[in-house]
Amino acid sequence: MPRDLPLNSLGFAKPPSETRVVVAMSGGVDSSVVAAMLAEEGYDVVGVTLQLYDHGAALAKKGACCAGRDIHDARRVAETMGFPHYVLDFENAFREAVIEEFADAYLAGATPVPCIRCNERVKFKDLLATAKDLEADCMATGHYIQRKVGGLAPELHQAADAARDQSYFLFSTTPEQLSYLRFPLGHLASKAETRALAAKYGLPVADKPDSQDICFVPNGNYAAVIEKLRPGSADPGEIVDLDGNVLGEHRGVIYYTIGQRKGLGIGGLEDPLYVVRLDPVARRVIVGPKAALSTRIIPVREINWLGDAPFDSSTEWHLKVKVRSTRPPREAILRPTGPTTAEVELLAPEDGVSAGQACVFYAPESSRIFGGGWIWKG
RNA sequence: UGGGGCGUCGCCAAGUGGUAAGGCAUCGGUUUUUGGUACCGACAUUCCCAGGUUCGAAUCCUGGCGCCCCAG
Repeated sequence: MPRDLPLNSLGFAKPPSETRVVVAMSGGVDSSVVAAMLAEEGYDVVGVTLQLYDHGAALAKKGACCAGRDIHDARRVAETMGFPHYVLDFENAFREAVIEEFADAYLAGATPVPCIRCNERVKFKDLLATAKDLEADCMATGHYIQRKVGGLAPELHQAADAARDQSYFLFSTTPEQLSYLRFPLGHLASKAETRALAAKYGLPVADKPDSQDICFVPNGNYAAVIEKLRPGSADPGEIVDLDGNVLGEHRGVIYYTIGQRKGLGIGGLEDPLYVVRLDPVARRVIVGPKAALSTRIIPVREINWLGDAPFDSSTEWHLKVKVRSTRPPREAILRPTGPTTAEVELLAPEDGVSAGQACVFYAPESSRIFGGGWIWKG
């Protein structure tokens, strides 16, 4: 092990020119800047963009990714910076790994987070495997999250810019994946820096709007996507209160999620009503006052544990958790109930906790992420 | 057709002579690589209808229409 060569910016003891890095390019500013930065540093950059879906409507959509014009944008960035770029058709994989489950989750009365599944099952799995096939030393993405090389294995940390942090969407990253991944934007102080870099490199995407909403859902109409995949899934039913009194009718359980206020159409009350529970079998939407949403105990499964000690080596882990991407982590106690299951007790209750959403674990006093799991009933 | 009550935005509801509160619902926007939440904004020139009194009425008077309750 010759230690005389200093590590390069990606952590390899060789010159950038001999380090091949695959950059996962969505066509947005972030991943474009990553590719440009690394190319500028002299790395052997290979840009790869996945075609994940091909809705006609998505072509013109602002803030989309991985389809239509975004693919062209990524290609233009590669041309501008002069590195090879490949487009891979992952439509089938994406549909099977992400979209199908998305639809089934809604049918079951849960509220999925497809962005996490996409990272977990497509970008960090199939695409990562492709990068290895291309004999890359590592794969870089434009995610705002940090990989810190500490003791034994690389650690996952929140982005330097808390407002931009994407750890909620990356909790399921395994240690194996993490050892191969790089997140060159995680340490930036703000998105403005990214855009400034994009402008500096003369990238055509410098002023492109941020992506938001579910990429494969046009116009925010996710129910239409579900109906297309599972015809007849939007069956009308009753809206009932906590005592079972029928208050009205709804268009279909798939239109609702726990904590939702809008779309119930029930007026004449002093205080607003919120969706408290969904019963897809009886096709019922159960509503109640905001106070009825307060949740303290959350069952979590499919846990990806990123702590140093084994997950079940303690009966209690005192840490912080996030139950949604916004809002800061809150104090909680994690009690393992099996190899990959646990019960999370929030010290202060949260509203709108829904099955299908992620519960992500954070160190109580640092930026480190201890993984997370999926909420499965709420 | 005896008695009593009521009719103000989609719903609930304040306002009883001085030029239409508020809540819920709805719509639009902001925030957000999930849903949701939250926040901001819009939302009755008009008060069941027709006359009348008044400088001025949703508020007073007359008539009509429509509801509800009690008594039949």
